[in-house]
Amino acid sequence: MSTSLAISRSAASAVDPAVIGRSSKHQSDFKAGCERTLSTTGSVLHFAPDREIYGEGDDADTFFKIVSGVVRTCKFLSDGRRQIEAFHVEGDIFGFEPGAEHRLSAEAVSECTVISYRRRGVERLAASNEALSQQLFSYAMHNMARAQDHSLLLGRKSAVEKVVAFLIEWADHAPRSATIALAMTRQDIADYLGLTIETVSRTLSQLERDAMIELSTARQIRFRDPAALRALNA
Amino acid sequence: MSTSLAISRSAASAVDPAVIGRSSKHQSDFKAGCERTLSTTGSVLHFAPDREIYGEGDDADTFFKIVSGVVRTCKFLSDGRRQIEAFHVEGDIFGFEPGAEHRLSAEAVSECTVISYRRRGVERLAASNEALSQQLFSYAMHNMARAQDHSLLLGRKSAVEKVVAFLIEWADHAPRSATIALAMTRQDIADYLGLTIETVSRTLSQLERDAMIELSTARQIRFRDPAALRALNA
DNA sequence: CGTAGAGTTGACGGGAATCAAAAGTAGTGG
DNA sequence: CCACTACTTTTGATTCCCGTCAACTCTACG
Repeated sequence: MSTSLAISRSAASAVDPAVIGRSSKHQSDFKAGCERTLSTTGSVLHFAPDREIYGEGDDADTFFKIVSGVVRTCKFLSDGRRQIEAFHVEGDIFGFEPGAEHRLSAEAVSECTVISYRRRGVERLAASNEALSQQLFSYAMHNMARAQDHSLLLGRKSAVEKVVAFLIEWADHAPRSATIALAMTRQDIADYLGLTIETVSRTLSQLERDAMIELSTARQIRFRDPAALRALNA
Repeated sequence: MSTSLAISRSAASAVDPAVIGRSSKHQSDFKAGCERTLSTTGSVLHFAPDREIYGEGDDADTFFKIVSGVVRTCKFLSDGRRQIEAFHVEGDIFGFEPGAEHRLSAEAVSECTVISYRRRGVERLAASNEALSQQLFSYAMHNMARAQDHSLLLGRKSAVEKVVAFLIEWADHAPRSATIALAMTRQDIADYLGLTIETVSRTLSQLERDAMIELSTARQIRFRDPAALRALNA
């Protein structure tokens, strides 16, 4: 039993598997596979909010699993416009890529703790371990599906639909309560949805006026009319 | 040597490998793997333009390789809004998915010919064939990367940038000539870029007025100022 | 030649971006 | 504890890019 295993177990026990959302199955399969067959690089890393974990173009020789906190992966245009591809939470794997370089950059959204794995190690093991290679494949396919769903949102949904979709998606990451706690700023939400902070803010205010949500604080959102929200989620 | 192999070879020989674009490496690796290890289901299929190959939710027990023609894979919102995820050309694999159901639908853009493979067969083989399973993984990762790039375009680029990006992307699919032939309608382009047909049309007209392209016909586009176009491709 | 679908162009309006400023929140140090 | 600062968020005013609606042109095809 390695240190990583112990850490992983305790981290996993802190969260209800039923509420992790649709990615939980594949993610946890993969995670379990890594735990069974791998040792970590020996380092458990901490990152303060907004710290870069890796940048676009960096060597992709390690990948990460989140112990606690939230991480965003994103791409940039030359003039600084940013698109956040995904928010990753406790238990998620991120940064595993086929090429030599990271195609996205990863940054800590909140204070967070991650474990790093050596990619080479996993690949060597996957060659002989069928279960692990299936999990890797599953991980890749799942992320592909996620990116495709996100394309539909970005290309074809209105601002309200985008914000509602985000709220519903994020609600699955939180304990099964009516109130969700957002780890990210309005800027993060905007860059995830292809909007501006002002539009995100206005849309949330409008949803509150329409009695669908309640903004206890800017980061604490309570669902007042889940049915109506789901109806807006085309 | 199976029939499928012969067909694939002749199809592959009809195209210059150097001009297929960035996906060629992984796609052809995967294709080669399938050819070496698989027989087809016995059917080479033809589809007329706009014919559905499979729909969202259909059983994903077969996947396809394109012999000739162009295929689009897309998702729909309940009210009919459509987002095209990708256009697939000769040699491309599409429809390989991890779940029991297709998450996207696939339709013929032009008259096209495809070969169908049994997914079960590939999966069984991948278990024992390390090379094949690596190719499957590579295929999945590559599609993931493509979808992520597309998200940046959809979420953060202007209409002109989108259209230019499309032209440059599509130019890689055609022989290395200044003129490219589009297989798809303006509606297809619009649904790929998250725009309307009018905006696509207007943008192309503007690019022509700016002497960057020339519309020989609506579907034949000549690059007059490639450098300027690439400059617009943020 | 006539019809139907694809594409272009124009007029107009609206939804989201931009510009600008106020209000809320958090952290710091006296 | 409270002023002081910096940042995040909200709200308002205005702009503008792109969508919508509509008419016209072009091409393909029987």
